[in-house]
Amino acid sequence: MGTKERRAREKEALRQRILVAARELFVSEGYENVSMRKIANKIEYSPTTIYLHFKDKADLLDSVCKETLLNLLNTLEELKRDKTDPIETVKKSGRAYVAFGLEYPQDYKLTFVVRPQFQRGLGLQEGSVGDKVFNYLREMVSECIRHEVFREVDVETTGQVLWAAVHGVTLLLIDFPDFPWTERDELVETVINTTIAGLRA
Amino acid sequence: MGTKERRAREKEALRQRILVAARELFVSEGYENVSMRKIANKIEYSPTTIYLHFKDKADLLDSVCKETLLNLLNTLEELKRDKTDPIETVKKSGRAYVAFGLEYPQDYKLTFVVRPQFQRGLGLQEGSVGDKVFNYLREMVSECIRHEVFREVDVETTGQVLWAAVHGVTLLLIDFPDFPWTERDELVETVINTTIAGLRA
DNA sequence: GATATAATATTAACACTGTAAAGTTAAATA
DNA sequence: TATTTAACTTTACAGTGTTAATATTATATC
Repeated sequence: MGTKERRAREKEALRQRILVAARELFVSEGYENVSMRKIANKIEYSPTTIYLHFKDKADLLDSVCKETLLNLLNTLEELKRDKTDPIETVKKSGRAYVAFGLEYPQDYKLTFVVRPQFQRGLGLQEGSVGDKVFNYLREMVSECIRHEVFREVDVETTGQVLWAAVHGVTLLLIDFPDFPWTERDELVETVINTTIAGLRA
Repeated sequence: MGTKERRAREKEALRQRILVAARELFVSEGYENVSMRKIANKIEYSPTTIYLHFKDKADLLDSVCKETLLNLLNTLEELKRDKTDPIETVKKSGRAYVAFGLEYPQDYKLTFVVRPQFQRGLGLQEGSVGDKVFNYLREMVSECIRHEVFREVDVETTGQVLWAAVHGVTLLLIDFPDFPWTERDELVETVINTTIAGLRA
């Protein structure tokens, strides 16, 4: 009587294939330039089949972005193991965040710029993956205050300041590749260090 | 024999009307949701007339953005009059930059996020308006070093760090309006002050 | 094994999109 | 007045997201 389970598995498998195809196309050609027909072609199904798995194109985008956020979260969680040096954790996390954005620039833009435009504000409600990423930030900041390497700043605001810094530099590097930037690693390092310096006890 | 001039004036006038209509629609409904037909309807011309004044939809976007940048530049230049307190100038400029982005959020995204995606890298070449905006930043930083309120930092990198900070917070506030941000002015103030603190002599 | 039922996929259609090409009209020049 | 030129419109095309109706397939029941 395992047929039901098998069916569910197959359904999930197709869902994944759609997701993979959609991500590849979104990333390589941009969300706007990808049609449902293109995605369908890629997986050799009719366009409307996609609608059996996703409400509409925006929902597809949403699901792709949720995956991206989960990947980012996993990358970050890895770094938090070492609890001895909280400042070093902040630095490593900052680097990892920017590196993630630069490694998958289109995914990053899709998640943090394109998606909010297409479905207002979603993705950061309580309990969501986005919320978990920001929670990670909060904990990091709290650690720094507890160890008295940051002065007694507001945890919320400080988290937001850090996020703004890494988000800003990530997007600038992605969007203006021809600008005469300082060498990448050095720029990122300076952004992180300057912000940390401004928060130091 | 002023007919030629009159014609040129009329042509320019129509160009402006198209530009105004396009900006209004882009801003209120978002670039993707505005069709050439909608713009044409608004000015009571046929859709294809627009193509006599602009190469295509992207070119229209480009022209709208160039105007936006000029507005920003003018706003900033106003602030540089007072040369007595360079740190205060940095703070005021930072506030003005973010305020500009938040006052015209769609224009801002159009200029600094959407446009670069549609025509790679343009808008920051030497001599362009974008380049002038960044030059403004350079001069501000130099002033701060000369007055010894910043330590001996690299002018280029520091300008980029400042830009990243204000760009980041501006975009976050625009894109995630439902996130439980610290009160706007306070957050912006903290972003600016933290960055400045990190650069202080 | 035949039949009913449910799940899955497809076809056809609608109202829209950006834009190229050709056609029309009005004004300026000769 | 005839001709050229500029401004603008009509028509058309290939493509879009999405819905409703239909067809196909695989499973469960008898």
